[in-house]
Amino acid sequence: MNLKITSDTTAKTSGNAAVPQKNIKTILKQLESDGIIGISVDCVIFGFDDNELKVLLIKSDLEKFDNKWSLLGDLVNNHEDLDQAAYRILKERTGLDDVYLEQVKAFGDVGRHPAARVVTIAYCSLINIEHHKLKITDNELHWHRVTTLSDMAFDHRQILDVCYEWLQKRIQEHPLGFSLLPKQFSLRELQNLYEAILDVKLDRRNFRKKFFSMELLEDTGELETDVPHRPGKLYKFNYEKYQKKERKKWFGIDF
Amino acid sequence: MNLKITSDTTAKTSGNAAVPQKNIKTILKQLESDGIIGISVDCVIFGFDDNELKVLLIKSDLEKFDNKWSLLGDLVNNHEDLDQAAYRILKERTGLDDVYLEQVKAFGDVGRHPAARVVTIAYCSLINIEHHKLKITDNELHWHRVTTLSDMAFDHRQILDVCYEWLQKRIQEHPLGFSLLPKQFSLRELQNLYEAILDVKLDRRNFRKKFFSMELLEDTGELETDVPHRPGKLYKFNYEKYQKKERKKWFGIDF
DNA sequence: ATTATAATGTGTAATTTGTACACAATTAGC
DNA sequence: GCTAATTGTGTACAAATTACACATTATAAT
Repeated sequence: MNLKITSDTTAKTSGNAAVPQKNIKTILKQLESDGIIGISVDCVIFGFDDNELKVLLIKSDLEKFDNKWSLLGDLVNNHEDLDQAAYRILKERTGLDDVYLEQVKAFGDVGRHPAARVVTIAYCSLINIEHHKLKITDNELHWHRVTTLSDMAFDHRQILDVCYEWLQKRIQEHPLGFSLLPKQFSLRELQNLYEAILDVKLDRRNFRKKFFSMELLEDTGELETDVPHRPGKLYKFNYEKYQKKERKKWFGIDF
Repeated sequence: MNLKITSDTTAKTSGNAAVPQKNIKTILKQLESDGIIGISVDCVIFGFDDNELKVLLIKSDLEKFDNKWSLLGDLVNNHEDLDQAAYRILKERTGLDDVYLEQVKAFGDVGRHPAARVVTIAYCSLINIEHHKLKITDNELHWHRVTTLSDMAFDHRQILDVCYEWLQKRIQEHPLGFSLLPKQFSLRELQNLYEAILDVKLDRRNFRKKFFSMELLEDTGELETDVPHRPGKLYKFNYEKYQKKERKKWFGIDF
């Protein structure tokens, strides 16, 4: 599920190929007049900063959605897998190629794109904002709070909502959250992350007890720096150990 | 999530339109030569019979996959939503239009279809085999055991695996399972269903206790018939009550 | 009618898991 | 050295899960 690929984006331009942004309208117009369904990928890129969940958005380039915010997406190249297309977009926009990325859902309602029939595959990506802070000097690319955000282009608000709910559920069952933090993190940071994403208040001692009992956090021996109080220990998540754990198929019926 | 729509399939034939089966190869050939990505929907239709999970398959009509089994699918019509396309296929093949249906995942690897580049959206459907037993006299349409099954066309084995795992997880968190049973069912039937799908053995008393404590099963006052032993009570699932329940966002971290 | 068979229906004790809660120890900043 | 702020830790209670056995009821065979 958790994909880590360095995508090769040297495919040729043909069909629904990746092309410079300014030609995309021409392609869509062509698709529409030919009665062809286009395929795109949209990336919901989450980051965590200032104890809040953020999403990376760009200003829409369609007149209809003037001044509205849009997810990062592009048409899928004829010679690349869907996952590769998502990686390509992510790399183009953030410069990162070693990130958590997972497909969430396809959105394909007839009227979702004003220019043509386009089915889009939504991907969810989690990145550490600190790591690429300098690279997003692009055109109108900005982080936005997930909770207070409206005026999105297309059906991107709906896509974002679905991905956010997906994340809330997923983070409790899989170790995704660490992708939003530095490699080394304090338990306080981890708890803040869970509290922000789930919008709940958790007991500090029980939270620690839970994570320690999983035995997947490694004490790095280092301490926080630059905090105006007693520094906490820094831990890192042990992915190898997690991978080796056998998955149980019985969780218990609960609905 | 749980969609129940009666699909309208009167759309015209244009572009990736729904067409008689024999023309599909022509369309694919055209797509390939034009460098266009096709979009299809594939339905993984599960049924439960003889205490085993079954899946509804058809013989592939491609030479390359001669004698291999294939999911039920079709190209997406230019004027229908993805969900509608899935419903259309389901209705065409089973005659049923009041069924559980949910999107699971898009599959779009470059080489997954031999004739052209085709991205497919996989849907999972759960139906009661008894209810439509007579309608599947179609060409080579048959139920297959999920566990002992190989030789599938395209990447359909992979799609089936993903959908089966999806089902195993989903059935523990959402009341899907009832769609595989008659409207009225005994607790034994329900437990058999869970045991078969999850491949686990469950304690009968604890299983009952769990379901009764949820207070979503209604005693119909009726009893099983045609069993060669003491008949069990028949229950039905109360969907209205379930819908009214508030969803909790905190389940507890566990991975 | 009697009996054998095969399942239903039920309760309790033991274990595990989750929750609520308070105080001493450590570091930075003044 | 004193204050402020946060870390680090344990225990008692509640809730949920698990393990487990026997009387009851209908059918089927005799």
